Amino acid sequence: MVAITLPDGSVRRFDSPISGLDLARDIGTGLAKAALGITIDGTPRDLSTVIESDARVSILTAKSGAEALDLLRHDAAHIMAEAVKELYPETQVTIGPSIENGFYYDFARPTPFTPDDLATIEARMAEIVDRNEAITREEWDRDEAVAFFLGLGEKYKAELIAAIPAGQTISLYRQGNFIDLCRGPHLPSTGKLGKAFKLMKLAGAYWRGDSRNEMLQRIYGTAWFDKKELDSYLHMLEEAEKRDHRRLGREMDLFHQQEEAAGSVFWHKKGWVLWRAVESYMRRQLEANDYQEVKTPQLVDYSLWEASGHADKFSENMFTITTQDDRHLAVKPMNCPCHVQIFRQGIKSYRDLPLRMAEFGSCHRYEPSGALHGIMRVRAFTQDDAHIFCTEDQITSETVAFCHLLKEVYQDFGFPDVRVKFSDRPAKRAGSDETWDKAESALVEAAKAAGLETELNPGEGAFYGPKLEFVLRDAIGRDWQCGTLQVDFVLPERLDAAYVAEDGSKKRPVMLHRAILGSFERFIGILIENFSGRFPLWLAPVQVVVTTIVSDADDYAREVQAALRAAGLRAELDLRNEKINYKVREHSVAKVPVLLVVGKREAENRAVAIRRLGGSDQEIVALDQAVATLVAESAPPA
RNA sequence: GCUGCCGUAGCUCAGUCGGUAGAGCGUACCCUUGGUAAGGGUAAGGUCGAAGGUUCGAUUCCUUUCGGCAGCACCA
Repeated sequence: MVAITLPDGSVRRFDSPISGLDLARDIGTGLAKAALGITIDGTPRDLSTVIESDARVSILTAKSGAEALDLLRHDAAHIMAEAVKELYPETQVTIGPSIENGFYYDFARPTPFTPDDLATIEARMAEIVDRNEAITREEWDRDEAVAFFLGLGEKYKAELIAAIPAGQTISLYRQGNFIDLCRGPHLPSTGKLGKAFKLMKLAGAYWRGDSRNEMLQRIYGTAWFDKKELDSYLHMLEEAEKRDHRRLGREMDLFHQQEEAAGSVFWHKKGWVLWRAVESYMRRQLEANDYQEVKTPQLVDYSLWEASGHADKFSENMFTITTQDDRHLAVKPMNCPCHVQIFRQGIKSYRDLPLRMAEFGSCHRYEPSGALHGIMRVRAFTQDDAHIFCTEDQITSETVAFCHLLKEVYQDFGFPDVRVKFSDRPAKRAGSDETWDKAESALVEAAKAAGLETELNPGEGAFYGPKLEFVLRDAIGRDWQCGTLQVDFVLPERLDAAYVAEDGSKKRPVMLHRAILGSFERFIGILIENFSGRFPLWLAPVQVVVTTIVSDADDYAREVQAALRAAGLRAELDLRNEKINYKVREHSVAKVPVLLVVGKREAENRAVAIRRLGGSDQEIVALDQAVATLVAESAPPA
């Protein structure tokens, strides 16, 4: 007797074990036809799996969401591998999982695949779908499987299987002439994949993800249950491309990059206005939260980096310089050692703590060329960095205060959704277990106190202390890690930072390294993509454009612009001899939030026609009132 | 850094199976003064990423190099 509980809570009883397919048939023929797989107590399995004992079972169909898509994409990977083996028999297969939005498969083949090959493979995949080959599971003895794959010349597969403990039976899946090691589950046949898939791109990938290993050829694809979903996914990719900060940076004349300064940014006027808007907002926040802003040197003798430990741990990322008089300097990659130097000036008392030292610190790091990406990953960047020198007892309150500040800042920039990752003690670490206990619990509790959920990142802390990493989610659902808070017991020791305690003894402060935006470059890149360049008024590089319908209104338009500028607004004037349609279109495309159009009527009445980005109508308002409204709307968050 | 692809006018791209290049948009000038997402005309713009090689001749073929893109690795 097997009792099967279905998702709706109903229970079906069978005299003997029953396969997923038979269960589906028992429920209804329509369901049996649509069935792709099952989950038994939440675990996805093949449709053919025989349910031996009482369980909660649900039948997966194309409508089952993520789990069903996962099945489909995993199959797509297998079918791609089958197609590749048919077309290029010399290829060795390795692994091919489903991933977000698609799948990939890593192949080992002496000749590289070309983009043209993708079309060929895609066509062959469609044939395999049409063949509707049954996909069957087989259980093998491990050693036999190793020998089998070695016999086929599939050394990677053999290696994977050999890594599975001896004696364990392993599962292979067979479809047509293709057989692959796989945990499963899979669809019942290749026909179920359908045709809503597309091979997307070719890339290299290291065998087992290790850069010391040989590089395999990875083919990425996407797969969906129907053409509509595929199309909307492809459309979404196009839209994402349109908001690419590199493209918008050029189109909106915010910045540019060029090869003579790879990994650095040339900020144009408009981009720099945006930067300054962000910077002055941050500066106000720092002032309101009792930070003291400092500025420290770019070039620092290498001995300081030896003392701090950077020479040891970070030298590969540091730009170094030998001067004409043979001194060895480094361009600073971080601000912390310099901040300790300021802390060390004069004698600090416990009364000075917590001492919050902030810097918009310009840092340079040698990043591998392949890591560079627009302004998101650069070699020269400015951090909104700060170090809080405090006592161990102050870690909690400082962390709470920081979490609150960070949340407020993200909110103000339009990111209400913040996740926190907590990285606890790594195997290799400095400091006693008691200290770690204290630091870890302080961080977690503080994040909670600030209303933030933490997610554990086990063993990922820095060697000198645990850390919190703050991840924001943007308008199209992408996650960006920006903020960080790290507890550091080590650097104060290494660089001999000390304060005089209440009892007159000399003590080490704890340092909290913290950043909210991370780097200005990256954060501004995120802002650009998040808003698609349609910035809120307080950030918009050009807030208002005043433009004319006829040249008779030119003088009045100048007056309007002057009034806006006098009120502190970033207003431009467009008196070109072009039709209003043309000018409206151009400024709309340029994503100017507010357009003030003036013609004869407005000039006579001292009014303006306000047209807002995205809107299709306009509002006629008296000039004074328009200025007052815009001033109020453009105020940065308090 | 690794693998693959790419580098032609300010931008987007076409082209040359080896005989020094073309479009649209943009820019300049002229005409047009037009009420809310592209008015018309004319013109200027490129030693085809750089260096070397093959060749009578290279933007086109080869090598090297720099940069970009995608992914991996790195970083966080």
